[in-house]
Amino acid sequence: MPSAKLDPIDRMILAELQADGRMTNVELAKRVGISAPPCLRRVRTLEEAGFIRGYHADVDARALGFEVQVFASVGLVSQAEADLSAFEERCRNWPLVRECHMLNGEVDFILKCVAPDLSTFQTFLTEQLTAAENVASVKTSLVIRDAKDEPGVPFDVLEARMAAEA
Amino acid sequence: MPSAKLDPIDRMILAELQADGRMTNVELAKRVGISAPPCLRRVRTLEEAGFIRGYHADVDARALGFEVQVFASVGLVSQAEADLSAFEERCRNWPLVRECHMLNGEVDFILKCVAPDLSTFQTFLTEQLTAAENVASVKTSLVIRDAKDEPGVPFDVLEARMAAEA
DNA sequence: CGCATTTGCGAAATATTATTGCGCAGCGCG
DNA sequence: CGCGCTGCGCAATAATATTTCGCAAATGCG
Repeated sequence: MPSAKLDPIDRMILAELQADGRMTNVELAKRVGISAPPCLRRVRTLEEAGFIRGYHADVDARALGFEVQVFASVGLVSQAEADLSAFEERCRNWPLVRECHMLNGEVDFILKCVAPDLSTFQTFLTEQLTAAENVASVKTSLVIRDAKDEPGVPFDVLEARMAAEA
Repeated sequence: MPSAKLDPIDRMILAELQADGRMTNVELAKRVGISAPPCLRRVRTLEEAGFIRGYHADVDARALGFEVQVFASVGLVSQAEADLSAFEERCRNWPLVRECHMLNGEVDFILKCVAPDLSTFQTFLTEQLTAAENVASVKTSLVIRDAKDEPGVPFDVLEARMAAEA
């Protein structure tokens, strides 16, 4: 169930919904070239199979007063699984931390953080993050500007790959 | 227009749509405590004012065969604005690069990349990224796992802040 | 204060969309 | 060559979105 295979229409559906998650099913069906009912069935199937995790409005954080975006590289004292998990759990509970990725190499984690202003972030940094148990080192970098910010799947690459296999 | 002020209902709308971008307007109206027509008007206004940039399905990249996620720290030879812009433009044209953030500090950019497999990424790294004009250094880190991946606005922080101001 | 103006709400009507039920066609297999 | 499976599309029904309109509270000013 989790992974039936996807045909070109399924991939088109995913690409369209990634680009515009609020597209009506009628419009979507038109674009992928089938009628509305089977289109909706496919979407439901993709959702249930986990290909689509959810839908989200892309809200402008800056417009809402979150002026500061920071990447933090974190090294831990202990990399035992229990300690890694403990740190991850802490990250999940820090609202200012929006992403927490475990890495290979010298740094153990990279965090993407947001804050209303620098001083709020500094407070978080010194009182929470750096002060957290098992944290050995934290190096932060302020984001000056975003040249590209499009999380998601590059469907053009995917299609090229599928075409190549055929 | 770009920035009328937001009342608590607007912020609730943003929070709800960030959490579920496909919520029906009827359901949304119910949750924020107003009737459907004014609710829809507010949503449209928020969209036009730029608080909502768009809506996107959250597609599972791994399920689609993008097994590899990598952060790349890039240093340039020249940080003249023209050169920075040129690099950013190149990033926008690389499908495997999903995010490109300019940073302060020693590293000039951090890139979030995806790829179907390691060798695809290696090829991109050596033939495209490292080889690109003006690129001085590239350091990559493979993502082992994601503990948290919720880009977006921490509305709980926002509401606390608004409450404090009152 | 008190009246004009503005702003935003909600009921009702209408247009679109989502969703369900069902029959038909293509495909693999015995 | 016929049975069963899969997936499509048509048609009907249920929900939603969207527009229209009138009302009431907040605001500004004489």
